[in-house]
Amino acid sequence: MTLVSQASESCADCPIRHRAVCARCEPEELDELDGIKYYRSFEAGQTIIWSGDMMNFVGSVVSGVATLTQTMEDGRTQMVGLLLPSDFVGRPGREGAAYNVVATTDLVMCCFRKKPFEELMARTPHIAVRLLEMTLDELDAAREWMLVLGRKTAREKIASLLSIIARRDASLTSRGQGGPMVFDLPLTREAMADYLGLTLETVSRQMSALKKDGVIHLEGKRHVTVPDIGRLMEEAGDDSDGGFLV
Amino acid sequence: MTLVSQASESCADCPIRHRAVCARCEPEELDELDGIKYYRSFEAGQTIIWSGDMMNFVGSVVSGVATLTQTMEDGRTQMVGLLLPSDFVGRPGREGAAYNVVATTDLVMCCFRKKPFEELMARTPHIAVRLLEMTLDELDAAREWMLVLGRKTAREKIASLLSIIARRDASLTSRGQGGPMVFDLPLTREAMADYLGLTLETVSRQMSALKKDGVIHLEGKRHVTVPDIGRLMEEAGDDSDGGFLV
DNA sequence: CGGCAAATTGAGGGAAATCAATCCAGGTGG
DNA sequence: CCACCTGGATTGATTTCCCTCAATTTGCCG
Repeated sequence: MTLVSQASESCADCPIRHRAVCARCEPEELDELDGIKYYRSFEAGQTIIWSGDMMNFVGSVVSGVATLTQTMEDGRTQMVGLLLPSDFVGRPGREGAAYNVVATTDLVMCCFRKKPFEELMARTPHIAVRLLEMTLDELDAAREWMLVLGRKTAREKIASLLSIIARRDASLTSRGQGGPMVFDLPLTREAMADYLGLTLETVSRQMSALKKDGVIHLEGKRHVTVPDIGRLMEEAGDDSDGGFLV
Repeated sequence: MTLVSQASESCADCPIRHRAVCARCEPEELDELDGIKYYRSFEAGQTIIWSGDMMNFVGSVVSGVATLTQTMEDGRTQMVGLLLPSDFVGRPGREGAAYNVVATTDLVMCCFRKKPFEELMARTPHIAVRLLEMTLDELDAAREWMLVLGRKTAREKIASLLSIIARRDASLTSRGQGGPMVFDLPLTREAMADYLGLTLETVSRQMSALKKDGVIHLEGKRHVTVPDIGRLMEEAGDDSDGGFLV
């Protein structure tokens, strides 16, 4: 069920104002965006966009988590992106959607009809430049993930995913680093498997193994505590103090 | 050995004029680019950029082939991109290089010093828009490759790589489709393995298997004939007549 | 002809997939 | 309140595909 809500929230109060595609906008540019934007809510599990569908809007994730997936005819599925708050959805200058976009939690999107957005983008370089910047970041993330998919073991893959989620979560809640990191997995075991190019059984086994070895603690199936992020990053095969800040 | 050559070739005669980052430029914009560009030649096997190095230039591949690779401390390497004529190298707005760039054939690049290029980009929206377009295409390619790495079998991986090279080669030489496709592999077996997340032995075995099954013909180690591209794409697990034009 | 790097082919082992049987938490209804 | 159901998750047994180690083979250049 798609709901239209929060019809007239101001951009100024927006939680993703400084990270989304509108981050670089001047006040008057923001007013323009404000005029053409609308909010849509999706429930957990709901498909936002079907691959191949006509795309008549683009937008930003305001809250919640969504996944980008590709599927072969025989059903094999690969997740190709994880969309978190402030991430951009849709591709200006292209008609059809290339991937399925599915909400994995309840989710709110800030949408723009594609045509007006493209026209606005042609007039306001701040949006195009910001979008280029975000696209380059996504490209880096995709390439990082190619290394994970192509060359890492199952255990390293799980550790890589956990460390990415842990660090991204920390950058949102911005708690002081050093102490244990605590977060909830936004994905089922099956979704994790689709992200990592594994089966859900292997995901489950490696989660249990990391737990047994004290690399992580689990409460229930989703609640994760990482006592030592450096240890987790070693397990991921990353240089633990390879200090480039994302 | 780095050679500076072709010092004053005109952009108007450039073989990649209509496909590279300058594709959208007006004549006067092109004049500006013409003023700050210079050519560099590299020999097969030569490293163009080391990961982590300071990048003081960006540019386009004019002729030849280069690879983008990522390496783990223990030596495992994953190719994350294949650079063909007209592809862009470097990331505006970032200091250090994220990947190794290696010429796999003799190669010529059209370079711009980074600072002047960035300034020019800020002034001329045609360059920024074109670069966004190219980056989005690369992102699509990277995500397509994630499916290959995460979910395809060794045989499907090889078939996928061959079909991509075959089609891209055909789009350059633009011969009529339907007949057999003939091309030279620009990669060693080891480079293919690094691209596909396999070992070079597995690459060799699967090449032999595809040859035995008549999907491809081989003359020497590099010269490939594809009698039926549809058959090859079936082997790749792609919808053989899934007709979206690249 | 010998020397060398790239490639092929073979034998054996191992990591992850597959097939299958529980387990568990949460929700429903008797 | 407890039995029952359901979907996600865990654990176990077996298989398979690909990796590893190792021996040739091929093509090329001096």
